[in-house]
Amino acid sequence: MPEMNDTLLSGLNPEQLAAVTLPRVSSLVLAGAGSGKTRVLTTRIAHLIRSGQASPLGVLAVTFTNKAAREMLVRLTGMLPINTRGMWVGTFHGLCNRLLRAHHREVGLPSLFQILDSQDQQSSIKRVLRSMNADEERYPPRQVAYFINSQKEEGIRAAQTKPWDSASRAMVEFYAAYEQQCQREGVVDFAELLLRSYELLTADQRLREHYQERFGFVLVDEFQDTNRLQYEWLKLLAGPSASVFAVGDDDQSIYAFRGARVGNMRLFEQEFNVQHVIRLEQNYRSQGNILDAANALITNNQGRLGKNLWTDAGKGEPIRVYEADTDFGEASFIVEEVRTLKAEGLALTDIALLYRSNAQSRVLEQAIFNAGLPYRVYGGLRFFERAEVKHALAWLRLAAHAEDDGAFLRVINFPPQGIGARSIELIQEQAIALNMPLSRAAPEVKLSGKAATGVQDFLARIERLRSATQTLPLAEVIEEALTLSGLREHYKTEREGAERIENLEELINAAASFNNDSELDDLAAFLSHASLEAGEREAGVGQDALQLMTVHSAKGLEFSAVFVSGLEEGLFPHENALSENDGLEEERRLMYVAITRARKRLYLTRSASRMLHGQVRYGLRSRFIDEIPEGLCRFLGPSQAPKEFISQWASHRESPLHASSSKDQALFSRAAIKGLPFSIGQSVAHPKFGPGVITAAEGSGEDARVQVNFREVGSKWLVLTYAKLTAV
DNA sequence: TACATCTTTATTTTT
DNA sequence: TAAAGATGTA
Repeated sequence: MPEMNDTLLSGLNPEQLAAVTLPRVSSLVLAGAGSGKTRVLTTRIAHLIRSGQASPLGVLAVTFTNKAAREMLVRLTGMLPINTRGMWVGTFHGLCNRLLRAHHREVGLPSLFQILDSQDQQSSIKRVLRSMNADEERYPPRQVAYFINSQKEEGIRAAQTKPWDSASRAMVEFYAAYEQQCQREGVVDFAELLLRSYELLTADQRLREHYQERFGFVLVDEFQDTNRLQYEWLKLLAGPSASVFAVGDDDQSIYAFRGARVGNMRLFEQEFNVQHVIRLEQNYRSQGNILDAANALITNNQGRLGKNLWTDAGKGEPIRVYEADTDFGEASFIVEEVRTLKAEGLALTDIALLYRSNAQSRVLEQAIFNAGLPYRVYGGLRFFERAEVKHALAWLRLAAHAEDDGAFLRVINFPPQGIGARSIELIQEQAIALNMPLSRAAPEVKLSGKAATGVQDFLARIERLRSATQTLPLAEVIEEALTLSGLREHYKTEREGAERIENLEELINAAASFNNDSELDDLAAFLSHASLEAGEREAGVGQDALQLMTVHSAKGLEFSAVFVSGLEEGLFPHENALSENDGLEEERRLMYVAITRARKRLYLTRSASRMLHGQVRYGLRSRFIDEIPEGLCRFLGPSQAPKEFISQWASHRESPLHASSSKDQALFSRAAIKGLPFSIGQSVAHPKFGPGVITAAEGSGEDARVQVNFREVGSKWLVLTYAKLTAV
């Protein structure tokens, strides 16, 4: 036994070992990027179980992503000869779903309640707004959804929300109506899973104590990303005597815009009486220069919990900084470097191309495509979010749960059956009159010819699918759904239908290989799975492809070589972030995440000009580049060419397909303004506003005005006669 | 119902 | 620029 324990614990550094073997107290582990966080988390669970301090069922481990939860389970089974089935290891939402399924009566939900993903929620809210004749201009569904989710994540119900003006009063009304609609239809959105579980545990003392007694050890991953409700939920479930092991990194908190509160880490320290904060600062991923850059950058943030990554891997290569004149020049540079790296033997999958926002991927893709390099863009629609898959799932949902009006409306006339908007309206009116779900109200509605038979036929097909669910295995039920719904037939005739049919077949495969480890029946479990796990955003396996993704989606990943592109003021840091509270600091953390993805080689690139929203924009070099000590960097790029070189740059946009030729690298970004001493794209300084770049001009003579994008104060129009602009 | 035309808008998104 | 959503027409 001791020697087995040795294998478990061997190879851990002193801090990791201390964290893993901590007694039954609550503790905060500040785990820097690449410091072996997942290893610590799983090894601790294994250690607790092996040493007899905890039983597998007495452990609660919470993550944010399904991937992280799976990873933990896989590693755990590798360390211990135990069956992880029945263990509470999962995402916040997954565990809440489990809790609510087990106690659906207590919380007033039907046993087969359905889960709305963000899309479903939005269309549900749209229905609420329509039924209330709300002004959708003034109250866009997106904003209403944001309001409702924010309230729920603060643990506040509609009835408890205090409006502060007329707009918020309307919002609260929508919230209340939406709550009612969801309840009537037996559906819950993501935030509701959390809130309902929280309320259950608050209200039911016996249940609460039951779980508190059971879970002596609670472990939480990515603690910096918890929102208020998740924090309170943990507090409730953990109870006063449990050991809560919170692992996180305040420097990697990049989801504040979604309600995450870094402050939860400090709060945790106080409220859970944390005696010693353990810092995992040894980094096993990146070489020295890269870590030094990350450390230097992040010290510009205030109020950090404090941490300095180090490595014994040596300094490694300098950070390469490339400043292009145009976005295409930037892309061409990247392509050339990737080619070189590939020729040197690096796998393309080991090279990442990161950007702040998805729109930036286009230019990059174009250049990569032209170069004939295989690449993969992360971040598109995921499997269970595709329209055809959602249609098929809507059929299954209706078969399982007739109250699901959202599902009903999605497929009542898709594929088209001649049931028009008017018929649907009549059914909705009838449903309100009879206080029934649409699928039950529909047969009561008198419709004319085509629509009447269409509706009857539709209901009959749903009914056939329902009886199929009673007898057939899951995969065959889905097969039946594809046929009965006419979806397969429909897509056969559609232009781009082949891929959709493939996805539908894939859905059958997914069902066939779905292993149901819950108490639910297969269909219900599969539907939960489909809502809670939208599917992989993994790149195609097998293919050696360059990896393109936003910095956000790169969190948690690592690559030998990383390009961080578009490092311009306004883009990264994003201009919208500058006006938000702590927005700049979150952008900086994002940059910190980007830098720490790299193992050996890091490129930082930017362009003086860039096509954005159909216009050319001129951005200053990102302050984040300046925050990295020059001594760590090697500067490359055409900006070192003489700056006086001025010309039109019109022609190059028109033939981007040839732009990877070397002469395009010499293109420049400035265009002279007729009759004025300044040019667009020129760097200037203002006595009050500081440095900036001229982005546009209009008028002439005394009326001449120029638009200047200032680093400190943003974009301004200035009359040249008055403004004391100087060329820099 | 399907298709065309216009208007609007444009961070990031674990569940 | 270009994609999505709203509105108009056959």
